[in-house]
Amino acid sequence: MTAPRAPRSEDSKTRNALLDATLQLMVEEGYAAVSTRKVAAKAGANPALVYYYFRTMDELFLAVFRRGAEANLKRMRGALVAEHPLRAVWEVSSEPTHAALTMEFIALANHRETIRAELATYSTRFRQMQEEVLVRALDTHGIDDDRFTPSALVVLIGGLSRSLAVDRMLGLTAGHDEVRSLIDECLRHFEVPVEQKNSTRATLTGEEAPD
Amino acid sequence: MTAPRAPRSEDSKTRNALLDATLQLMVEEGYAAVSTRKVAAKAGANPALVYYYFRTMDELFLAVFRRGAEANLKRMRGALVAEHPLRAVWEVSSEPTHAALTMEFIALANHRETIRAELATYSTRFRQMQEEVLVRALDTHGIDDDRFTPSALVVLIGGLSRSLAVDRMLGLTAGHDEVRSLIDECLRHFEVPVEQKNSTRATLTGEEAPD
DNA sequence: GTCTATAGCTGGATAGAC
DNA sequence: GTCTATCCAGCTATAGAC
Repeated sequence: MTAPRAPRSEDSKTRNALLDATLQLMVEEGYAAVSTRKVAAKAGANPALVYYYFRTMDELFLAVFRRGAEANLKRMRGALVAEHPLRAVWEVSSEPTHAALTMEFIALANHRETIRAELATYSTRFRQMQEEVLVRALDTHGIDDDRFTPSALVVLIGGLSRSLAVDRMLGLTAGHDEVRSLIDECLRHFEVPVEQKNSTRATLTGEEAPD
Repeated sequence: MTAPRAPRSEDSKTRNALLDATLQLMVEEGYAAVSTRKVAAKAGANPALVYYYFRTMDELFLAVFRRGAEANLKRMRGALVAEHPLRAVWEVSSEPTHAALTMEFIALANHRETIRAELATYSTRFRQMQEEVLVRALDTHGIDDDRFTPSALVVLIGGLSRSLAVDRMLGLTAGHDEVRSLIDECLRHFEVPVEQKNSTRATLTGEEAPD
């Protein structure tokens, strides 16, 4: 019930500059620092143009989010065919700007319903792709652990990459080396060619599953 | 370089009402919804009183944070002597309002240096206490896994509890049951009396460590 | 498409009476 | 300690000239 207006060209130079400026402001100073004037100033454009291209600030945020989301989904599609898919998934999730931006949008989502909804549908798609990668990777390597199911791993990967990013931002690094090498060890399991593995019932942690 | 002023009584009824109102606003609508007038209205107080008790909005946020932080540290101290310390640690970290509030302060910290610093020092203390609990728990149960060190576990626990809370807020639940039972399984290891365990070199996942 | 100008509001913060 | 009154900055959004 909101949009009786002619859509603006999506590949306008100004429009993109405004999106870039918004993105940069969000990462550097947080979403609360985003305002018509600041965005326009950073983009070298006139403040009124924000409302020409995006009807409201909410739509500006949504446009920034969608652009980033599409880029991430594209990267995730790349992970599907990468040499080491699981490592690729981890790296996409761990990208610093991705993590920082996700945090900002999560905070925004807490009190803007439109953004909450968009974030939820995007996350679902993002995770579905990850799950695809995982199902294939686990299958290829003959790993079948009732506890570390694909959907559980998706939650673990996303949660861990995000919290490592938050810690870094706060300047907390205790335990990070251990966690990183833990993850690295885990990922390395999937870089071993299948022929070299002998088990029919291996587990993610590299030990025989208990009965 | 900021505080030449007489401190206000810490157990004033009005002061506490203002803190409660701020807390509630943050949880319900996000930190951006916190303003002098809204806080005062919710607390049933005069807007000017906000500046009487707290010189700036930043100090108001800090006071809310410190009050919550102290409460959490106290709960964590309780975990130190609980029957099942590890489970207690997990439960303190998973408390819904704790997680929601932490998210808000993380977002705030992104662009307010005073809050970033406070959050960092609090987190350090909080994690140190968790690590104490873990060192003792792992020792008592004779668990010695090079990969799952206490400080790594602290990072894992905090990260996971936070991301589960975020997911819930977004309405994402896929994989949560699996993750929760994974954690539950892990915690149950620490509820087994030590005598019933046979290994001298057990691991967190319940299997023999690889060589 | 881009600009100026401005309406209309809400915000943080202070001065000073009571 | 509590209140009124107020200053001024910043914000979203729109109208309308170019």
